[in-house]
Amino acid sequence: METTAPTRIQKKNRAVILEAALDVFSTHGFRGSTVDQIAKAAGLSKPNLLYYFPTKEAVHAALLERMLDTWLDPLRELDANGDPLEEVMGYVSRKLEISRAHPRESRLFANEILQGAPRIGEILSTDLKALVDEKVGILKTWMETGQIAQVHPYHLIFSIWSLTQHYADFDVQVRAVLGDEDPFGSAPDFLETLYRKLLSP
Amino acid sequence: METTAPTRIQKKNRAVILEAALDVFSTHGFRGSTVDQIAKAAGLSKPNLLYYFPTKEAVHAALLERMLDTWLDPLRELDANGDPLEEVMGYVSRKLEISRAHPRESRLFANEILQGAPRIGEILSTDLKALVDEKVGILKTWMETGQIAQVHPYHLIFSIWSLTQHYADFDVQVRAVLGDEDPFGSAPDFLETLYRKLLSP
DNA sequence: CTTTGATTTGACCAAACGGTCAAAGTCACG
DNA sequence: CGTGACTTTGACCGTTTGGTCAAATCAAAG
Repeated sequence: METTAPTRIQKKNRAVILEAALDVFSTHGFRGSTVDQIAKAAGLSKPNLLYYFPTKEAVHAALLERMLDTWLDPLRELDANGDPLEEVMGYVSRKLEISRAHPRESRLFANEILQGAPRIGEILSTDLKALVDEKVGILKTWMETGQIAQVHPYHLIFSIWSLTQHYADFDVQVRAVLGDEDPFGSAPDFLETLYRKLLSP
Repeated sequence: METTAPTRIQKKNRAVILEAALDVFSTHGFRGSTVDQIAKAAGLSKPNLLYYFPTKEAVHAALLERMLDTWLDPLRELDANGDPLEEVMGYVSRKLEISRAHPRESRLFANEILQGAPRIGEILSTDLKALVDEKVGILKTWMETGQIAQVHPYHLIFSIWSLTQHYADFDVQVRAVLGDEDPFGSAPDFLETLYRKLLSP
């Protein structure tokens, strides 16, 4: 049972499809998106798209999987041996930068969670929980030794997720209120101030 | 051209339909929800539901409209004549309480924003923007007179929206990570600490 | 009880949807 | 340049969906 290597065309078309699907899924949600829509966005016919992915589900699953790693990486980098305050600040700014650079991925994820995480719920309560538990352990040590202020460590992490992803997920609202000003111009400063004040011992 | 008063049955059925639709729309999004689904949840037949609302769109619109006021009220209450720090803290806890008590409304709203606010975009850039602009004026005065710390006032408001609604919108994720602990048990304390540290002059 | 308007529903329709298939077209390699 | 594998597509299918309609049922005022 040997799997043949993907051809040049396969590689290109799979990439084009995923790119188009990210656009469509992230703005219309899974049920709100049609295979025709994705195919047209990718410049392919519907049967041609289904030649590369067996079902609409499969395209969506491929996107989620590809995204999850990117999504968790910034937290993985939080280093127990680094300077506590700077480690947290670094996590905040990495997370914000990802929201700025990959808003569609953020909205794809938000859509999935909003609808009860039917496809990744399992991963959340195993992989994600394990990762967070580990990093919360580090935070607790830093708090006990007085290197950062004592706050509920889980809520600290939730707040970072929330504040950074907000700029991607609620982009329309933020821009409607801000008018011309670029949200990502002033956001880094604001978050820097917020977390320094919150965590300075 | 006289509009007749709604009958007892009309009042009851409209209410039942909106309640059921809130359940369905908030978990599946607009496109992900079917009229049949809502009708069944309301204990009615599909044609019967469409006797009370002309289209699926109309049900959704009625929900959004009913929700928007509730949603903005906590900010309206922010009083220029109150104690600055306590006024902001009051806004934070009112907003959090609403997320706790009305998570479905929060998710309905989040769904709409995520998809680019096609139905309420206009309201965001007129009514919402005007309200926020007004309250930001109050915040700026408080900051200039040194009654609260100087931070970007718009981002301050965004942060309050983000942190409070996160517990409703990302409920599944929060619970997956927290395990048994009730998110709303420890959240008020965390947010209280966060905003006191951020805003104390 | 009867009549009139309000309410409810089974049957139905056209469009949209996810997906299939056989046939046609294209590519790469000997 | 011929051949076999890879790629593309028009036509099609069964299902789901939002919505309609005429007929049946129900409520309430006289």
